[in-house]
Amino acid sequence: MSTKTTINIKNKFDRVVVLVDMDCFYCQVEEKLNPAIRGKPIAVVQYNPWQGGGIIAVNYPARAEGVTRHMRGDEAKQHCPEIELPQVPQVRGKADLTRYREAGKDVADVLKSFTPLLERASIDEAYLDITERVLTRIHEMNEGKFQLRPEKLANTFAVGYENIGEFITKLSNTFDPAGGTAESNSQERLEYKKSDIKLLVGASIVNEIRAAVKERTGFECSAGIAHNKILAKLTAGFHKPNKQTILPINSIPKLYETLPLKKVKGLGGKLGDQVCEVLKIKFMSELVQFPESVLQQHFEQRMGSWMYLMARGIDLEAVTAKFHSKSIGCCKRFPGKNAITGLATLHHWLNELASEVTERLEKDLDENNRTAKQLTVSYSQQIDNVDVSSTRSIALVAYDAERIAADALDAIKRNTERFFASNSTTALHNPIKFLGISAGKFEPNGAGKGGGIKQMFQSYSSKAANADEPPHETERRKSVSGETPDVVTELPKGAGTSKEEQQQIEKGNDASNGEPSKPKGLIQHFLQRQSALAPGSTGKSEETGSEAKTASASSSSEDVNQPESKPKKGIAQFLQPKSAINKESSLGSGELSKSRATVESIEPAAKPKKGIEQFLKPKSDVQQETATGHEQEKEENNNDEVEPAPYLDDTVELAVPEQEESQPEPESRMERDVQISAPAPIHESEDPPEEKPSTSKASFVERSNARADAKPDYKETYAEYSFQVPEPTLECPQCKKPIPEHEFQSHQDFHFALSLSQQQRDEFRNDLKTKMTSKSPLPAKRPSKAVVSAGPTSGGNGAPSANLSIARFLSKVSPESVRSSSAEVATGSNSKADEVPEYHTKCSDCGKFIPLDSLDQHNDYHVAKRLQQELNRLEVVVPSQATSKPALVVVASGASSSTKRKRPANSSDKVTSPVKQKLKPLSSYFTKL
DNA sequence: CATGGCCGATCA
DNA sequence: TGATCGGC
Repeated sequence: MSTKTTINIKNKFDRVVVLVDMDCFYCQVEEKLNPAIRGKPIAVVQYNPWQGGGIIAVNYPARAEGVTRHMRGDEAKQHCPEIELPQVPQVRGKADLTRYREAGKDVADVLKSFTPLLERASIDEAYLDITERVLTRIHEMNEGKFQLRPEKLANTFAVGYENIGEFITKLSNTFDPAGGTAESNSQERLEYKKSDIKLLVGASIVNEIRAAVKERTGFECSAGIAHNKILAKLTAGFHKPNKQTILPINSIPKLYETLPLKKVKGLGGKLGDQVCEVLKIKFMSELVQFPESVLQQHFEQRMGSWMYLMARGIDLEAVTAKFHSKSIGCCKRFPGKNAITGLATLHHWLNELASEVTERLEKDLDENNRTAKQLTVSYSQQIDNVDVSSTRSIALVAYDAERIAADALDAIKRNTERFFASNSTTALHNPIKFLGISAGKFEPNGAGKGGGIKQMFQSYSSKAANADEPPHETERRKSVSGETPDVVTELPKGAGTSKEEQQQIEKGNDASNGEPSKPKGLIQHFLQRQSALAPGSTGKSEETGSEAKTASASSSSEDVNQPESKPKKGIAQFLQPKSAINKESSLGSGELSKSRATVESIEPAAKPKKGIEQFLKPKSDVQQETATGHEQEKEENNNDEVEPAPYLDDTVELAVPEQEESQPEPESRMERDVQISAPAPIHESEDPPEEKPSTSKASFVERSNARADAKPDYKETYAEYSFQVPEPTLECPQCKKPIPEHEFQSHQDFHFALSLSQQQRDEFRNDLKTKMTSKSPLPAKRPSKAVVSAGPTSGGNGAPSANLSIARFLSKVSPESVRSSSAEVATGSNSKADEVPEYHTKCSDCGKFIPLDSLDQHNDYHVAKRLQQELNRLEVVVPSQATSKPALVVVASGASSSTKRKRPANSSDKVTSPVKQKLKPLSSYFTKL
C-alpha cells in the first residue's frame, strides 16, 4: 500500500491509457489572456529585467524560429524579433503561478468529465484510463449505435505506420499468414490485435476529449494512447502539437531499437546514466537481453523488475484517481548576491512565502474541504562555498501566515548551529540561498454541519492551537480509506475528496469493478472466426488483493475474451476480413507478450525479419524537414485560423490507405462503410499543394503525417476545429471594439482596471517603501481569510494579491495618456496595428523599454529589489563585526561547482521520432536472455 | 548571479 | 523523517 498500485500482469495490455499533455501550456494561457498576441511567436518569461528574463515556455511559432527554452528573453528576440514575451506575474516579489494552476484545473475538470480515472501528473499533464469507455464504445459499435468514422481519427497517428489508415488496414486483416508459426504465437497475435483495436477505438474517444478541452477551455493538447502509463507518456511526444499518437504493441520492438534508454520516464537521470554505463547499452532494445535477476542485482529489486518489464513494453502501474496535489508549497531562490544575509530579510521572505501558501491553503480548504497538518520548511545555505540544503517538518497548527513564518523561522534556527554571525543578533552566519515552505499531510474535514466552509475553518483555526484534531472526524473519512470494496484505484490518502467528487470516483470504481461481465461479445466478431481456440479467460481482478486493481483492465480482458455470437455490425463489419492482401507479414515480438514466468522459457521464435521493418522504414526524410521550410505561409494564415475544410474527399481515403504497391481491395466492407460516412464534417484542414501531388493518391493522413514532422506547419494541424463557426462578438460599450464573447468579461475587467485609481497602486508601493525604511518587513496581521475582493486594502501583503487577477491590466496612466505616450516609444509589435497595440515606455530605473501594461509590475520589481538590498545592507552593517567588507559583499563566488542538481549534460539529444536510423534485424531482440 | 518554481517518489 | 532525484 505504501508503494504504487499495480495491475495484474495478466492484464498487461488490456488497458487503454492516455496521457494528455497540454501544448506549451503557459503560452496558451497567455494567449488566451491576451488575444492580441494570438498566433504570434510567444515565449513566456519570468523575472524580466535580467537579460530579458528566463524563458519557461515557447510556443510552436517561436520554436519554428529557433527559440528554445534555456534562452533568455533577449536571445529569443535575436532569433525572432517579432516574438512576444509575456511575463509570469509577480506577486510578493516572486513568480506567481496561480494563473496557470487555474487554467490547468479548468482543463482537468474537462478531462474528469470523461472518466473518474484521472490522474493529474503535473500542472498540464494527466493520465486517463479510458478502458471502460472504450469497451462501452466497442459494444455500441457492435450494436450499430456507433460508427467509427474517419473524421473521428483526425490527427491521429500510429507509431510504426505511415498513416492511421495503414494501421486500420492492418487491424482489419483477419489472419496473419506471416509469422504463421506456433499456435501460441497466433493466439498471442490475436490478443495483441484485440488490444490494439482498443487503442484505436480509444483514439476516437481521445479525439473527443481533446475537442472538448479545446471547446470548453480554448486550449489545445496532444495525447499518447498506449497500454500503460510509461508508454502513453512516451508516445504523446511523437506528434505535437495538437495531435495524438497510438502505440500498437507490435511497434514497440522497432521503436525501442532507436529509443535511447534515457528517454524513458524513470530513466532520464542518473539512474539512466548508470544503467547505460553498467550494462554498456544505449537503447531500450538492448535491455531485453538481461535477465531480471541481473537487473535486480545491479539496480535494486524493485527497479530491476520494473526495467525488466519495461524492456518488454510492460508497465503495470495503475492509473490512480488523483485530482488534487498532496502538497501545496512555494519557494524561491536567492542566487549570488541576492543571498539572504540578515534576519529581517529572512523574516521578510518567510512571510512572503507563508502568505502565499496560506492564501493557497485557504482556497484549497474552500474547494476541497481538507486541511494540511504538516509544514515543511526547506532551505539551503552556503557554508564554505558549498551549498547545503536541509528540510525540517513541523506541525501545521493554523492557517495563519505569520504563525507559519514564525514557526518556520524557529525551525531553521533550531536546526542551524551558529545561526548568527559572531557578535551579531541580526546578521546570519551563513547566507541563505534558497527558501521553501510547503504544507502537506492533508486530512479531510468533516462535512461542515449546516455552516459554510468558512465557519469550519474558523473553528478549526481557533481551536487548533490546542488540539490538533480537526473538529469532526467523520463518516466521510471512513468511506475514503476504509470500506470501499476492491477498489480500482486507491484513493490517495488525505485526498479530501469533497462532495460529488467522492461519489464520482466511487461510482467509477464500481463501474469498472462491479460488472465483471459486461456486455459481451465485442470485437471478437471479426476475430473469433479464425481463432477457433478459446482464449483462456485472463485472470480476474479478484486475485491478489494488492494487484489487479485495475478492474477496468481485467474486465476488459473478460469482455474481449467472451466468445460470443451476436448480430454483427459496427466494427465487426468495419474491420471485416478483407481478402488476402496484406502486405505486412509477421510482426514478431514474442518476448513482449510473455509474463515474467514464461518469458524466459520461451524460445526466440524465429520470425521472418521483414514484417515490421517494412512499414517502419520510410518516413525518415520527412522529419528532416528544416525549420525554415514552411515559414511564410504560416505567418499569413496566422490570425484567421478558421478555414473551410476542403479535402472532404480525403477522408474517404482514410479507409483506403495508400499502400506502396497493392491497392486495398475496393470491395472491402471497410471501405464501403467509410465511404458511406464520408460526407460528414471532417477535422482535417487545408493542405497546400506542395508535396505529393494532391491527387487522390496520397491519403490525407499521410499528408498530415508529413505535416506533423515538419514543424512549420503546425498551423494546419489546428484544423480539427477549423470547421467551427467563428465566435460571435459583442461590441464593447466603452471602446466600441468587437470583442469575442468569451473574452468579454475579461475585457470588461480591463476597463475596470484602467479606471481604478492609480493611487491604489501607489499606496502599495509607498507601503513597501515604508516597510523598507522602517526596517519592519512584517506586515500588520491580516485577516486569516484570503483577501478576495479588491478595494484599497490598507497595505500589507494582502494588497497585491487582491489585485492579482487584474494586475496585468493596471496601468499607471489613464487610457488617454497611454495613447498619447505611444509616440515616444518603440512598439515591439509588428502586428496589425488596429488591435490593442503594445506601447512601451522607458523604465527610469533600468532604462529598459517596458510595455505599459506591465510597467507596474516592473516597478514593483525594482522596489522589491531595493527593499531586499536595503535590508541586507542594514543588517550586515549593523553589528560591530562583519565589517571590512562593503555592504553587500557576500562570498567570492568560487567555482561554485558545488551546486547540486546538475542537469544531464546532453539533454539536447532528441528523439524526434521513433522511426529512423538504421536498424538491427528484429531477431536481435529475441535472442532472449 | 542565473531556468525557476513546482510537485512527487524513493531510499536510508 | 530527511536527503536526493526526476521531470515539467
